[in-house]
Amino acid sequence: MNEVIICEKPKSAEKIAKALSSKAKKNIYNKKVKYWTLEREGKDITVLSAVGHLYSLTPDNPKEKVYFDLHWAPLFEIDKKTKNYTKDYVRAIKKYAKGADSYIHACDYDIEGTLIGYHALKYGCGDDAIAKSSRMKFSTLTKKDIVEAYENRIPIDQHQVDSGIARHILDFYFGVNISKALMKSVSAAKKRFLKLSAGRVQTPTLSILVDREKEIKKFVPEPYWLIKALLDGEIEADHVDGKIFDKKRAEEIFANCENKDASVDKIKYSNSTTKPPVPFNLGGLQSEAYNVFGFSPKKTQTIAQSLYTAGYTSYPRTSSQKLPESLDFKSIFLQLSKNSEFRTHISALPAKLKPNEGKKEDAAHPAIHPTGILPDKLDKDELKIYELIVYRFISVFFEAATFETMSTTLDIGGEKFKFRRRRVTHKGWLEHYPFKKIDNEKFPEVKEGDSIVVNEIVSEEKETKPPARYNQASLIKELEKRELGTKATRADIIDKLYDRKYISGNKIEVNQLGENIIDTLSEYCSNLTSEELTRDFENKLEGIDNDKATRESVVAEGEKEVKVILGDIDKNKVKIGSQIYDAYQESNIVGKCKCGGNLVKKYSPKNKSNFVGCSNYPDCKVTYSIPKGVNFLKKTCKTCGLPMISFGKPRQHACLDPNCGKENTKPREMKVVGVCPSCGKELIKRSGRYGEFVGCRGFPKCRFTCSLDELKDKVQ
DNA sequence: GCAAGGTC
Repeated sequence: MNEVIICEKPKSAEKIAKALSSKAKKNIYNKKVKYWTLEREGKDITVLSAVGHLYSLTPDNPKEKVYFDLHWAPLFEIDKKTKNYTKDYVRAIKKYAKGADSYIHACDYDIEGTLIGYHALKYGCGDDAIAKSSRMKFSTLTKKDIVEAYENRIPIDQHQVDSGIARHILDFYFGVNISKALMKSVSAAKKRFLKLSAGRVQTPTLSILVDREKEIKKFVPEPYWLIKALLDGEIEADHVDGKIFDKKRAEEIFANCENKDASVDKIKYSNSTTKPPVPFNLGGLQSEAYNVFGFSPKKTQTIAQSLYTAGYTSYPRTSSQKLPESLDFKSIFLQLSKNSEFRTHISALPAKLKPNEGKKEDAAHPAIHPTGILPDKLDKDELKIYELIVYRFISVFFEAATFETMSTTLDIGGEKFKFRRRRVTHKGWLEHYPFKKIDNEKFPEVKEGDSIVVNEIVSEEKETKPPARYNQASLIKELEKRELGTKATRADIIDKLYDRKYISGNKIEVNQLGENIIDTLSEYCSNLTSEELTRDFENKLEGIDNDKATRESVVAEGEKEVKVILGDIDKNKVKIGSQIYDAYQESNIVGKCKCGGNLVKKYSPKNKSNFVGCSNYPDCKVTYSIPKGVNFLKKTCKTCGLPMISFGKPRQHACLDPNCGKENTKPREMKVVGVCPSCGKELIKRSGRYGEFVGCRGFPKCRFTCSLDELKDKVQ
């Protein structure tokens, strides 16, 4: 009997094969693709793996204006550029899975996993494969779970498959069609191409940023005062009222305290502890790497993936903040100890290894941790992420840090002031996690009843601040909180918003274009700008899962809804298109054109490059090509008023117009003033840093120079 | 050209 097991990814295939037989044999197809063969209970089993989705939706007719007729096709055919690696996996499945007596679907037990395995069986294993299939259901890839799942297989849940298919179709209907409609509006109104997009996740994400932008814009700062006392012994105490919004009261306090000394009212000592951090999940790692190294979430994710592929760290796309004991901490630490830096910390570990875990769980993977295999060559940034993961892993096993806090209340002229100092009484984990600063303050030597000299009373006028802008790390956290997107896609979604020029900056600002996209979409399909669509999808898919709705009915409903939206957009396409295009130009203004219009950064799809053109096109046809990696400076050119740019390595500054000033720098009519006594060539009047002088035309070979005054004497 | 979702 031949049996084929289909897994979601190579790593799970390995674990499943090894769990089912200790004698499982590793085989390689086409130098890259691993698959496993084993024998169990008299069956010859082949364990094959997908690499995530191998098939994707694509329109039946790509030339259609709207896409409602879709089919599944191999991912590598749809996206040859970036998905070509899936080709060999599809081929391996086709080659080794055909004609088996039975098939087992062993992908992750969630909607996407169910679909990944379903498609691999349906399109890869042959027409009868689904009929001969059963499903393994496991929540962790431990031997025990795997064997139990193998022995207690269940039928493939067709409802779950259908809800997965419906999710893909609905996302395509809304995302691709509405994106196309936006682009079409721009080309209808302005005959211009703008790469625009909208989607169930990216649009609400942009909307969150727009909302914050609006809060910041409408924020009215309020003045307040902070009153501080600067005392002997480098003590800075704050008035207990904190922010004082009443100016009179601030003045009153100031007057009360002036020229008075402080007496120590009360000193309170208290102890506190800070627990070690929790193990990293992907979001946690992305956030810490952003805060510690300034790495974008996308960059961190890419590096974590490569560390995982190389075998140095565990699977990165996990939500888990837990480290199960089955990981064999001891052996990981033993291996890590070969590195002397790590060893210093590992040798201090408590005998009983119990990690401080977080609340979040993940059915398929534990928190991110080192495997114990030490890397031999990593580049600078990979090493940073690797060490971050190792030290975080080590630190979670240590005891809490303890602090003692001294809270002191002072009386100055009847006004109460306070100051706090905190010192470490036991460093605990803090000593083993070098990425966290320890604030260890000295306690001043004062006791209750003491009098302290006040050197100065300071009244600081301040303003309340608007809410902070999101950065990439805080935005990822916000998306996690709202359950928008998934751990694996959030960084990509944010990247996409930058790429579309909807947003810019580290402290994320929404550009005119981004704001206008949200304005437009909230008018024509408000459930796309809010999180409603995601919630709506969830309900509908759940309906399919519970057999309360069919895939066909949900998809038909989606089609109807999108068609209404597309009709509305189409009716208003000129208005929508011009507004979006104007907003785009607004975000890309780099300066003033000589015709009075705005100079705008544009993209030429033909040349695949950026250039600068005038907003009065086609009346003004001025264009400037711009070098790669250009920055537009705030300065304008002194000669012609166009914006200045910087480019190249090392950076050089120049006018946007490459021909600007050429007439000035052109080799000027040279004034011959004599013959060089040194080489016989012409002598020329030149101007240098210190004024005019006489030099030889043969420079730099001949270095004869003299001043104008010396000319007569030297040359004769 | 366009989404979101898996993964190397």
